[in-house]
Amino acid sequence: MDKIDAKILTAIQKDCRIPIATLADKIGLSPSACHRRVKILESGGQIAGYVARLDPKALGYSIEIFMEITLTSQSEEAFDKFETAVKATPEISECYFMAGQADYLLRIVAKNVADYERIHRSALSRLPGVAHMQSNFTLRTVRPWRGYPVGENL
Amino acid sequence: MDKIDAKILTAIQKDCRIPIATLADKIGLSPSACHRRVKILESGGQIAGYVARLDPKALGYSIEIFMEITLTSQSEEAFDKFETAVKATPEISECYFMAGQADYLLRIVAKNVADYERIHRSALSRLPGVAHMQSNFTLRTVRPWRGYPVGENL
DNA sequence: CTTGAAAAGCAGTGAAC
DNA sequence: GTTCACTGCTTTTCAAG
Repeated sequence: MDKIDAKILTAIQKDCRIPIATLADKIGLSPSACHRRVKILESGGQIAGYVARLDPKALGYSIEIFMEITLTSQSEEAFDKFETAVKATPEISECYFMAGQADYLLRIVAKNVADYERIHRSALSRLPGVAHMQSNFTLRTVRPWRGYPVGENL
Repeated sequence: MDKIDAKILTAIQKDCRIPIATLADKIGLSPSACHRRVKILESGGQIAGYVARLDPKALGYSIEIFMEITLTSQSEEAFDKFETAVKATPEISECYFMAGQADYLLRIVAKNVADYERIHRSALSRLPGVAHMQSNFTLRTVRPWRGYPVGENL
């Protein structure tokens, strides 16, 4: 990963609709050279895909919750069952297996309190093997996700 | 937000490079009608932009940390100073103001332990007004972020 | 006024120099 | 590595319901 690639990745993870020509002279490369590098980054897997970034507010998502979950058993079977259930639940936006007190960190987005209540009742409370759940509500987004800090740490 | 729009948003937040024609007959719409709806969603702000999704593993990001931070003072001035510092720190990928015990939840991605140590020393430990920091390391990603659950809750 | 079809413009892609 | 030509998508316009 050199400096040029970092610049390309930084630019297209902000906006992938930027024409190659514009991107190229922003970086100081010829369009064809820039195009080639992008292709290499795509085939190399650094670029996993191109997606639309939606605005949660405009879609009516006003609630965001980080939920810490501890299981009753720390056996592999318990983890597998829990994770299978998580993967089958589209309302769980993210899920991480954690080191430390809690076993899992879940991220839930909901339209409002009633919607969260629905998700909780129909999905979260049915997750298998849960000993303890702690919901942490976000009040405000100070900095939303805007991609990886590529190039900050070269 | 009707069902058709939900289908469009679900599709393009997975892949925005899908040709309009393909998307259209996937949904059962004429290409021009589909194109028109996408334009409305763009100008309405539901679609905030189009970005490349990068693969953290391929970029060498192996460490992900959720950090809970409590400030020494809960005054507006303390919050403002802290948030200004957060916004000036590119290594902080996300930041939320929280309800509950901790004041803020930060998300940090790092290449390795040494890189995290560098971030901690050069940026995190310099954040103003911090009383308590708790780092929660993720061991494994069970479900990565793949967009909002549009259409699951209509 | 809304919807579908066709044509034109433009950027991406690959080949040749 | 650069230029050029071609292909295919996007976008606009026009016509019909």
